Amino acid sequence: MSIAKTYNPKEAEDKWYAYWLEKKFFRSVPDDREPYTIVMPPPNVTGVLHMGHMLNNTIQDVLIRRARMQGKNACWVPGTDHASIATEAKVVAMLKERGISKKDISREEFLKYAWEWKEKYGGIILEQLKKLGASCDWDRTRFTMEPDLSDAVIDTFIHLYKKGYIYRGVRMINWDPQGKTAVSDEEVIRKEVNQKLYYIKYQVSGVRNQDNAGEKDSQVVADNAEPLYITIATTRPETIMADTAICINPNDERYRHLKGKKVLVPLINREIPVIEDEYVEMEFGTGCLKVTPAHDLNDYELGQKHKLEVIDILNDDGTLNEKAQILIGEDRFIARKKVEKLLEEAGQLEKVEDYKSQVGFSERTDAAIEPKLSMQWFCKMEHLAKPALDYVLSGEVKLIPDKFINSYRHWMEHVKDWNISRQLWWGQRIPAWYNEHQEWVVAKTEEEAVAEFKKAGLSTEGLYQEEDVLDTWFSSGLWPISVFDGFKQPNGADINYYYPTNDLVTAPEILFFWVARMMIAGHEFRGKAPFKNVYLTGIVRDKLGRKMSKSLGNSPDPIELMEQYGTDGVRVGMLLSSPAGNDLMFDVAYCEQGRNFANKIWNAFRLVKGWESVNKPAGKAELKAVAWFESRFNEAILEVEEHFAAYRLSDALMTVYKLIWDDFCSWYLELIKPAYQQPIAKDLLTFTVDFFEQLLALAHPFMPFITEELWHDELFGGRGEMDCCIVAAYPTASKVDKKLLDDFVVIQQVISEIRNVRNTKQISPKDALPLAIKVNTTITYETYLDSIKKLANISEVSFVSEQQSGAAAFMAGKDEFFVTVAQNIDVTAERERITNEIAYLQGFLKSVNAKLSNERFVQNAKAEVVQNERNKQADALAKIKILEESLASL
RNA sequence: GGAGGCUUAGCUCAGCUGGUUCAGAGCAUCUGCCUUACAAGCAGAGGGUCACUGGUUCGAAUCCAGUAGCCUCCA
Repeated sequence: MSIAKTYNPKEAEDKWYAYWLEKKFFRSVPDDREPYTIVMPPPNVTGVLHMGHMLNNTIQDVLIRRARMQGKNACWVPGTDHASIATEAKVVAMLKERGISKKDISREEFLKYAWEWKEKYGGIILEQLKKLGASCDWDRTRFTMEPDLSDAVIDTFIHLYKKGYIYRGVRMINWDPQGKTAVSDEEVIRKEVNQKLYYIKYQVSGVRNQDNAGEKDSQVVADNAEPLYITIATTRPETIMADTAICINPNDERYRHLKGKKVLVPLINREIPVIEDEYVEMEFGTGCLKVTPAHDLNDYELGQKHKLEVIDILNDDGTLNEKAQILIGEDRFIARKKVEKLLEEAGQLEKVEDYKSQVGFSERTDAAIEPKLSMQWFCKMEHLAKPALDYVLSGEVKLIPDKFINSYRHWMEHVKDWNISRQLWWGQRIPAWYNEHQEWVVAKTEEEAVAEFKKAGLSTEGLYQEEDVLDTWFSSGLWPISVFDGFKQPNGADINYYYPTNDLVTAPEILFFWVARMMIAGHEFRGKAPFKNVYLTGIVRDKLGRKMSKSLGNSPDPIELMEQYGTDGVRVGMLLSSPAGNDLMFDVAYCEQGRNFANKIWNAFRLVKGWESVNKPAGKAELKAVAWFESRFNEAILEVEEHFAAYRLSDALMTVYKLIWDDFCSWYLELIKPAYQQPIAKDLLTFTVDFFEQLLALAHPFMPFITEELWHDELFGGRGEMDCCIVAAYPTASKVDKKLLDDFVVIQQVISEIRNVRNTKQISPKDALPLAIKVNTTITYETYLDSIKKLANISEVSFVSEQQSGAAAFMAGKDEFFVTVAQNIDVTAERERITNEIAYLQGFLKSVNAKLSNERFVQNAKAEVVQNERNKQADALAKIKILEESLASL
């Protein structure tokens, strides 16, 4: 069978993914093996695959494939998240295109459209993950709004309500006037914005300028004097109509005369009090603060403290309402400009300054967030958060990397109550029921609600259910339990077997509002954290360090990338430079590197496959090469294991990369490669094929497709239909011959040095050269002579006891080597080279001697460290001696 | 304003509890090669005052403090 010169991924990918599915290798059901479980962070149903998903899911697939090969019962649960706000926005947009307005249709009709949308587009991202090779158990695919999971959400709500964790209250919330819903703090993106700071004059009522109480020497009072004004600074002049006080700092001497006075709100002349509170910063603006409890969180708290009236002048869509008295119906930003003009006309605008400040924007609609007082449902967090914090602090749940522990702790210790209601239709409707008097009960069904009302002796007239739905995170927080039906069947086989899961792979941005909430739910309902390790991936950025985003257009299309570089190539590219928790500066060059690596494996395979074997004994040097590679392979496996244990996936991959490319291809295969069109010894081929098979298994989690493709080649003999790389045993290390590895390093060095001599002297690799060796160590070069001859093109080797003059000389370890070359050796250059080397070694020796002659070092340092220094000293002395001899013999 | 983190080769990053002259990897670069597995390749080479300044120590990229720059989270 002939084999293409380059690896063609496309065919292999489709073929093997279908085969794996057909043979149900991804399927997991509980059995007596050790489980290894990952629940996929459910992507939004609105999502399409982006680079973040690529990274995240590649990591999960690597982990799950390795576990599967290690013989564990590997279960990776996929699914999607209903994403209330995002999906509702998509559906509203879709309806708009069809000429339908959400306002004109009923909730039921809207939901029908929403489900229609979900069925059509909601599965796209999961299909795309298949292209990535994701080995999820697709039979377990879940959706946060499917009936069972919704039930779990409702039951959880009722459970938490009964325990007293859920309450209703008027709170200052983040209002998205465009989405017309509350959003959580986490969904608000703060951005620095260039604004204006308006200085507005409020007239002090009943007081004239010359009054100036407190000024003892100013006793002149004139009835017709100018009115007295005080000036406040604000960025939001359109809210002055909602002012209910002016606040000054009680320690502020400048405003002592205003204590107890009243002022008039400009334009509407409503009288409001001057209050005092140390909250006011005297240095900021004028030191005078307008208090608008309905439209600013801090003002609200100030208002509560001073029992101020609350006047809400905004409608839900951000326009002014009748309480504003003026500019009714105008949008808040237009109103701002108009108020500015009106104030100016009234002579009450003192000045306007440029000002930078942080403004919140909705993550979903990008509308400026409006602080708004609203009746909302809340979940008390303080008590619930404690165990979730302890899981992490005690190390029961590990965060990888652990630098996130601090910020996790900070958040969990300062956690605020969670606003769980959303003014949307797409989601789980809050199971609360109201009667005609707006009295309410919490109940799962209408019948139960009626019973509750009756029990409480309340009217059941005009019964209706709460319009709001629950925050999406309320359902995704239950994910690791609900996907195993842990609510429906708390003692079910699945939940008992798979829970707690092993690893969670997600982004640090959602550490709090998702990961923490899963731990809270896990503790509340299972008494156990839902996972053991949380691997936090970085953000995928472009090579300029910018976050990849649609609007910047700097994100490559993952599907196209996979078409271009092959899935294995892209997976390798994603992983190569992505240590846990660090952002990945993505560059297609990484995918290119991945593709090249796949091609390298492919071609190494072509080489081995092309060999004819013959029944003859393998040479001594070749058998040595086999022994060496075996040791090197085992050593590499140990390194890979260490890297995996520490979740250093990119390092694990790099170890495999170098093992295959450098050790296997560049050294081993070159060492045992027969001469052109010559057969290879049968044993040697068997060893090599065996190595190859092991290497394929080792690389499989990273590069599933090419490894599976080659696995089934006839080179490995016939395979049963279930004998696949995906379920092959993951290689484990056996013994490592350290001495052999060390000796081989010297041999490699010798070969490199000879090649270097050839390179610098411009000698063709085709001209064989004679080599003389002066052995000063115990390395048995005889064993390696054939290897050296082969890889460095040496014609003959002689062992000498004296240094050879007129030859190119070098040292490897402590042994000396002399290559006779046709050209004369440039004595001056050679002298310089040796002199430099001696100088270097003497510097080295000096630093070693300094340590050894330092009594405090000898006394304080560990014995082995001291011994090590003595060895270094002896080494350096020996080398210097040799070099000095060389110098003399030049 | 509060909390945390980062700064090592042109780029992306390793460097664990101080101890080889400790400064490393991959990519990129340069030189020479179309050597019959692979030019998506082979062989070789050059690149860094470990941000800066002090301190602790026999010894600091590593520990401590300060400075500068960058980032993230929170207000």
